[in-house]
Order: sequence, then C-alpha cells, then structure tokens
Amino acid sequence: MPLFLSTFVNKVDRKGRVSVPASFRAALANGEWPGVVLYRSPLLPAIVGADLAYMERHSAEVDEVASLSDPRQALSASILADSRQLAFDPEGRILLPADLLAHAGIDEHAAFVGRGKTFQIWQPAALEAFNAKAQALVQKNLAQNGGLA
Amino acid sequence: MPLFLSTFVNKVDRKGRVSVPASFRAALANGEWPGVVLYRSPLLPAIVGADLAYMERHSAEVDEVASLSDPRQALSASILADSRQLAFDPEGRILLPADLLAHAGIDEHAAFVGRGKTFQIWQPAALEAFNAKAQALVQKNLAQNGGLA
DNA sequence: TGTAATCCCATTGACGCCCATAGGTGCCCA
DNA sequence: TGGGCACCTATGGGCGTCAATGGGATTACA
Repeated sequence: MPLFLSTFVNKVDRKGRVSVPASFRAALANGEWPGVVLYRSPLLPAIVGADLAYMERHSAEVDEVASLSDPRQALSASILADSRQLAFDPEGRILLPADLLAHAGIDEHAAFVGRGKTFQIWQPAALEAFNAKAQALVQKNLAQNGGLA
Repeated sequence: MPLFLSTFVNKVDRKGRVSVPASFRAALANGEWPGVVLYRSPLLPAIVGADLAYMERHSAEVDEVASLSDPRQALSASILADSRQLAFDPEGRILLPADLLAHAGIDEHAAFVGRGKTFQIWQPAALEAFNAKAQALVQKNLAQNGGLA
C-alpha cells in the first residue's frame, strides 16, 4: 500500500508533461506497473492519483447488474470509466491529458498533494484557496471542542 | 484478470470495423485467444465486452437443469446464448455485427468504456446522457455523506 | 458468380524514448 | 569541520515508433 505525503509544485512543460515527485514515484513503484492512474475528482477541481491496486479494488465492486440503483457501484463505475492509466517516461514524467488539465484549471504549474493512499493534483492558486478554507474549518472545530492538536 | 480502464472513442469505418483500444487489447491478451467476446447488455443500450475467462465463469453458473427458477442462472444463460466471439484483424480491429450496432444505436463512432473486469461499447451521445445521470446520482450521494473523493 | 469477410499496404499524427542541461543536495575525504 | 565532487531530480527539445484509420486486393462462402 503506497503512502503519499507532502506537497510538491512542478512545472508543466509545453508538451503537457510533468515530473511526478520522486517520493510519489517510489510509493507507486511497489506495484507491478511503472505508472499511475488518474481521474477527475467528482467534487473538487482537482485530479486524483492512485496506483493500479486501488483501481482493482474499485473493479471488484462493480457487478454486471446493479450499478444504476446502487450509488456506491455507480461511483466506482464512473471512476473506472473516467480514469486513465499513464506510464512514466524514462525521466519519471507523465503526459497530462487536456481534459484533466481543464478540470483542474492547470496551466503552468501543478501541485501534487499527498493524501495517504491517494494523492491529488491541483492548480496551485486553487489549492491555496482550498487549504485556507480547510484551515478555517479546522480552527473553528478545535476552538469549539477545546482540543489541542 | 484483465482490468479495463478509461474511455476511448474510435471511428467505425465504412466496412463496420473498429479499432479496439490498444490498452484493452493488452488486457485481453493475457488470455489464450487473440480476440474478444461481445454481447448485448440486457439493461442498457450498450454492448458488453469481456474475455473468454469471464464467459467461462458465467458458464460455470449455468447448470444443466435448473435455469428458469433462478434469475441469476437465467441471466447467465441468456448472456451465453447472445454472446459472440470476435477475432482481431492484424491491425487490432473487429467487425461489429449489425444487430449489436443496432442495439447500441452506433453509427459513426463507438465509445469503449472500461468497467473493470468488462467493458462496454456505446453510441457516444447515449453514453454522455447516461454519464450525466450517473454523475447526478453520485453527486447527490457524496454531498449527503460529506465524502471527499 | 456475387457478396462479404479477411488480409495487406499506406498515411498521419500522437506519444514514448533518447539525449542534453542545470540546479541542488548529500556524501566523502582531506 | 570545511570544501569539493558526484549523484539525483527536474526540465527542454528532437526524433523514432506505434496506434488509429482508409482503401484496395484477394480469398472464402453461399
């Protein structure tokens, strides 16, 4: 099981290529296949990254019939359909598809954000705004509960 | 076990041929036989694609006697009866039978949709409509549960 | 003998591979 | 303990290869 930590901002070159942070590559390398799976987050303006094993778990949930009635299956199915398998080039880069770039609003730079078993790719400014909101929410919650983190 | 991911739209040429996406061909190649099995989806206006091993699993469910009383067996039996085995041509294309095309309403373009252990072939506009509905269902559910995907 | 399916060849455009450079960091050795 | 060096990561660009597509020719079947 991979573990994605920390945040890295890398450049998107003219061809749409980005270096995947070396530590993320190392986490992905545990699997059999040298690459990553990406799909558009259903709720956020971000791209989600995971390894093949993660997709296989989704695959196990999708069954011949159901799907339409069961929201959980519908989610897994739509993720499978939306995802793409991207291999690393010899330098550890991937080519980001145009529609994924559009979904996240990414142009010059891409921010890789570790989220544990998966990671996300954001447009840096959008990430900053999202983080600020998340911060505020956390602060408010801690104040209410008097918790010390 | 193959893993079909992502969505690809390919052209149907004048002769009724379509290129099967290279990554799907790779997933199918794990099996012994260079081709694919197709049948009409019982629920959706789409064609279902799978490998031979998948059909063998259906075959195992169907018993000489029973069938009609058990809905699951009945489904497997009808799928086996409706399915056909199509070989790739040297370029990796298949010739889509006319009745399958009619069932899915496919004319100019065919959308190959990964669903994990199987895939589907749709008429692109119909797929878009279906995806929109599935999206709405997913959104509603995620919003309610506060999940972050 | 006509219709249809399969094979073969050609084209093109995208993608993956190779090379080269730079900057930064950590390591080794004096 | 300080300096120098080597490696690794991130980046840019040119080129070859393969996937997708079109069309013609040959073969198989009715």
